[in-house]
Amino acid sequence: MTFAQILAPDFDLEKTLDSGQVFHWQKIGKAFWGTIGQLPLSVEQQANALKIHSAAMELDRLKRSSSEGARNVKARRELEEVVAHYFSLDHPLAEICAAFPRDPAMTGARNFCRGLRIIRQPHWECLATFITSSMKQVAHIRHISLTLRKRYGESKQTLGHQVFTFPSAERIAELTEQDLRACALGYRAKNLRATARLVAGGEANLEAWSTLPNDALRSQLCDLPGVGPKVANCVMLFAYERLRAFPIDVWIERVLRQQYFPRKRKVTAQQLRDFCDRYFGDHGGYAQQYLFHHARKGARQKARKPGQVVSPGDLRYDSPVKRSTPLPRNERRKETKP
DNA sequence: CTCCAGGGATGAT
DNA sequence: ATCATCCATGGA
Repeated sequence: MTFAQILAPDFDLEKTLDSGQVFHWQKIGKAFWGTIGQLPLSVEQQANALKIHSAAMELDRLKRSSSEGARNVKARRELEEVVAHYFSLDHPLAEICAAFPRDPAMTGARNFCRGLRIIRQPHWECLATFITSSMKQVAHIRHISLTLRKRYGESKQTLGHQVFTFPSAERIAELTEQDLRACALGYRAKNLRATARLVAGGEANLEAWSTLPNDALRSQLCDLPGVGPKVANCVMLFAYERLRAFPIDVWIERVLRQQYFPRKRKVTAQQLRDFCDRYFGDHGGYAQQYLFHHARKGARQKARKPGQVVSPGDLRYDSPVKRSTPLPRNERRKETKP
């Protein structure tokens, strides 16, 4: 067992893990249990520090250290590096937030999401998870992710807790569509299997794509079965560190129309994309994540019974451009393709 | 461009 | 207990 503690100023672990960018972390008590790649661990935030527990690091170079003391030091340092990198503690968050556009929606989101960071997820794990996410709500995506891990990932024991790694593309490629349907994937089973086979067979080299420019990367991702512009942008943002990528789902689309195009009836999806690219610029991905999380968790909502789920139609804002009445259902516009 | 299948959790009745 | 709602992609 290895214990480490790192300083994490300007970071909110719970907001980061509960903002719809990653789906497998389980909160037990005050700590979050999960994996970073193959590494099982727990992370707990105490003020400006992260307390980290992990099983022995399975790193070859640790074995070269002569003494047990030296091995422990190396293991701890490695663990700290892995965690700091995963949670993007090096992102200049204050600068990023300071560069957000000055408008009521952004200001509200920025205040609400203090400490929320875009994390760096493994390419395949992120891609596969977002393929399963299409047409699903966050609770469903979590369920699918955990089922895939339990059935086909590797079990790892840490301090009496059991966590599971995400199954490799090779592992998923050898499953049948029925196997995957049994994990509640529905029609996404065919897409996940097909993409897993492309990745496992080397036709889609996710690691090599890291060096591609944004447009080329998006185009490669969109060629994969089950990946459209929204999923591609999620993978670019959450796995490829493309902080301009701006995924537009129904929540964000509603925020954009209400906040930036109030009472304007005909705004096409293409116009929305062009607006986001120009208006939010280099840190569009962060802006999107903040608007999304604020809309889902923080915006003033209709009175509702405890436990009732918030839906995009329930959004209201305390901003000068808020609507006095909800948009009627038949006024909603579906996002259309380019 | 428009229309619609698709699956399963969850809320409404 | 049923019935409606939420949703991204892909194909007609």
